[in-house]
Amino acid sequence: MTQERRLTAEDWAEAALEALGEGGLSAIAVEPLAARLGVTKGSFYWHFANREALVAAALALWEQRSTEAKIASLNAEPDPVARIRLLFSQAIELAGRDSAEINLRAASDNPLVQPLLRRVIQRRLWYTIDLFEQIGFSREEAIRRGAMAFTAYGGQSEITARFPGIMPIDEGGGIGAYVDSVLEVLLSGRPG
Amino acid sequence: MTQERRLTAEDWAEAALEALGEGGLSAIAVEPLAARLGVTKGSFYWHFANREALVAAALALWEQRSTEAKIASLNAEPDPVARIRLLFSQAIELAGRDSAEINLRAASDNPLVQPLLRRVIQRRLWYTIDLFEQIGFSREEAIRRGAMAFTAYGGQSEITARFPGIMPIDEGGGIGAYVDSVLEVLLSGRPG
DNA sequence: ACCTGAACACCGTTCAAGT
DNA sequence: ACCTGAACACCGTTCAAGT
Repeated sequence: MTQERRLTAEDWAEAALEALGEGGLSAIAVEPLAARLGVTKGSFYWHFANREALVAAALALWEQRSTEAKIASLNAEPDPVARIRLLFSQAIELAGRDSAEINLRAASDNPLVQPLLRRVIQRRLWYTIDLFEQIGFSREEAIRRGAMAFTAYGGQSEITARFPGIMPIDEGGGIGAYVDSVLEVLLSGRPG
Repeated sequence: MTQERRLTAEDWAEAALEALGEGGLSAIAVEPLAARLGVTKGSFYWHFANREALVAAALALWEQRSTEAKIASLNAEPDPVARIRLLFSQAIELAGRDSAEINLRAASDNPLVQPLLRRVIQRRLWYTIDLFEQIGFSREEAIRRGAMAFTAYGGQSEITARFPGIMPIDEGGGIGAYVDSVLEVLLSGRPG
């Protein structure tokens, strides 16, 4: 009834990614996952060399999907200023939804998670810097403002996601108003 | 020779705090610590109910000492603007030295670490906001700028500490110049 | 008052044997 | 080609017994 078919490596990776979102990195555990998949833990080692390889597979799934999702949602907006605003808003809101990312950040000391986050951060940081350059700031100034914007909204979204209720920005007009006020500061002295 | 005397709960807590700084939260492990202290792991349970209680003791030690250290180093500076600058610089530099804090942030999904970090973040955030109010901004604006400053330097220090080499701010004048440029943006439109 | 030593549970890993 | 089942290592936890 439950399932007759044999499992594949992808089945395990998908289950691991789910577990990551639900219970964090430590929830990617061979024995519990085997129970959930209805097999014995011994069978896991047919598909993967060890737990580390399973974690790596789950991380690869997440990286691919989260990157695609973020690019797709931003490509629709051509105006750089509006894009920055969208980036801010989405980073803050999405951070609360993508529990896999929340859990990944919380487990950033893991030797597999570390390089993954490094790649993701690097990509996002330079994307932000590029936007500030497109707006008209010099490369030097774009690096400063972009770095500031990136750290500010990254920190904002991380704190909001991991420590809900700690940021006082909801008192006024909510996230939208906060994003606008931050942007106002970040764009002060804009050339052109 | 090595040691004749019996151990106390504080000995275990100190050893745990050390292990936290060296190997992260998971390095607070009963068996390895027992070996390091020259006793069997069974003896640990005379002093603590379980591993969780040991972790809690180590965290309490860290919270007390790190809070004291930060207050002491800032109390010397009376000028609010200079204090903000000092806060920035120290946050970025100290983050690279206090490996216990780095490891705590990396393990922020732990149910004991979470409330600790919440307290610490809350304290630091409102301290920053207060400084912006002292400078002359309205409470509302101080909350926005303070939140922005806090997330910006918090994110900066976290990324610098955990992903060295990723932030491009070293190309120009180094951290000092970056802090100054961020402050310039954050203080734009300052009243009075 | 503090420690030993043996026992058990849980999870990662191996591997011979099954279908 | 994929899975079982038993074994072992490692670490957390318990507890009776030692000093």
